[in-house]
Amino acid sequence: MKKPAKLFYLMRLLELGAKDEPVAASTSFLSKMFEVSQQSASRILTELQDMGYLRKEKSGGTLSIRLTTKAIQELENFRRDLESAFQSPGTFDFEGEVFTGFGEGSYYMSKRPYRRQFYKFLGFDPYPGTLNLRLRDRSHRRKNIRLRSLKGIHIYGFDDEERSYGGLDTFRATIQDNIEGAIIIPFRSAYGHDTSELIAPLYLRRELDLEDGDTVRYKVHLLGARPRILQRSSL
Amino acid sequence: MKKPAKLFYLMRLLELGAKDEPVAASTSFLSKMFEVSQQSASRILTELQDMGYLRKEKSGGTLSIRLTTKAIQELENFRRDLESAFQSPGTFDFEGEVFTGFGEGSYYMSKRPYRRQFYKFLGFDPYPGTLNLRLRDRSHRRKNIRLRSLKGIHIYGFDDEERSYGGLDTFRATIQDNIEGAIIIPFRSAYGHDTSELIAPLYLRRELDLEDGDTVRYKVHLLGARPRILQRSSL
DNA sequence: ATTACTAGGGAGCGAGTAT
DNA sequence: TATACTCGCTCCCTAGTAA
Repeated sequence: MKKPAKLFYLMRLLELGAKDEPVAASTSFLSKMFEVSQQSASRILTELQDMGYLRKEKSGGTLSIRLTTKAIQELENFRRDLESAFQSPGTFDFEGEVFTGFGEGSYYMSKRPYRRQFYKFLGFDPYPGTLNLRLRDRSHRRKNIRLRSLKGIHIYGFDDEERSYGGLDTFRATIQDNIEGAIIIPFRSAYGHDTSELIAPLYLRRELDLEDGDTVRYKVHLLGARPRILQRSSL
Repeated sequence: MKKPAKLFYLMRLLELGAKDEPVAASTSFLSKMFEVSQQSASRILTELQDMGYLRKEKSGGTLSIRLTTKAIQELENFRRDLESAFQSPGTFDFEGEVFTGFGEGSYYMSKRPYRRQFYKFLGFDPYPGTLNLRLRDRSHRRKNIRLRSLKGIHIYGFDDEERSYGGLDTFRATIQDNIEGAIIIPFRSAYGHDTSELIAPLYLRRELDLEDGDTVRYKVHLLGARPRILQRSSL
């Protein structure tokens, strides 16, 4: 079953009150709620159960439905996304868990050609290091994939005496609702789609008092490649 | 296109910020946002435009998308429904416009056999009259159809010397967030699916200072046929 | 009354491609 | 580069019906 349809049916069950207690619901009744045939209602219910979104409880001929926490969580994520689409269109909300990377972030970020471009295109000189986040939630990982297919603010690669440095895309980001930074998407990344690398003008781990395993929320701004924050630079 | 899919794509466009200003978006780019092929993205976009949900603006080879107010409204309705499914599961929210009916409501409501049952099953003796509301919004009308397919609290019909009176279903309802009443669904109604008839222990038009054309919000409670409010009765 | 299987049809998908 | 057409193919729908 497709994601939109799935969420739609789950929402209808939530409307009926299948969240906290089982709700009595025959397939012919649900066919009216879902606006499909009885046969489809039956099939949909079975599929949703197989996917782990609900439990069918048959007590004396009568069917009762109860949504699982997995269903509630997906619905809540969806609600948050919809909310954020209204409140701050043009941004993607994420939530990730801090982890320690290979340490190459600080090496890259200290390279002058990168720093010059960050200052020029983002408006700040990044702290030499990246904050690595792992996206725990499936919907966040999928959103991350969508994000990576967008054209961000491009930072060009370059060569120095020793080796060559690849290009990367960046998007401005607001971290924990109050720090203006960016996420970087290296073309050849050491990490996969379940991770995100944040940069900011300051040392995020200290500023936000973060340890491995802590959760960080951040909003990625899709548009507006223009810098909003500025600082004096010595570059 | 099915309703769930439609809302899903519209939401994705809202996420991109196509609400207040046109957003530059090629079909191949949208194919990634929609998680479909470029061909499907093209078809979906055309269909949504034909349905009046967006305008495609081609300015110099590049496609720009802007959602119409119709799209925004449907999304807002959906958001409200989702919100209410979380906040108050087991209820349907409606909004209707007051109009003057044929006046038969007060005649019916004053009939003793009806009154006795209302008191017994709903816990109040209704004011002799119904408040007629017209549902302006399509999503509310569809919700009303879903509601009518539910089993409400049944009020039996009866005969008197002159004629016979039909049965009806009722659901408890909270009107404007503070008056506990009910909606009635006569089996043979003079009105269609775009209307709703409210009853309450008091005269709603005076209590809420309503005139024809005013908007009334009400929540219909799907479950809990048991009375919550009680008053002394002389019936 | 239920639920859910089978069968047939139609909607919607993506590949290929014209423009 | 674009967008969007045709064409199969697949999936999902409903009707009929079994259990």
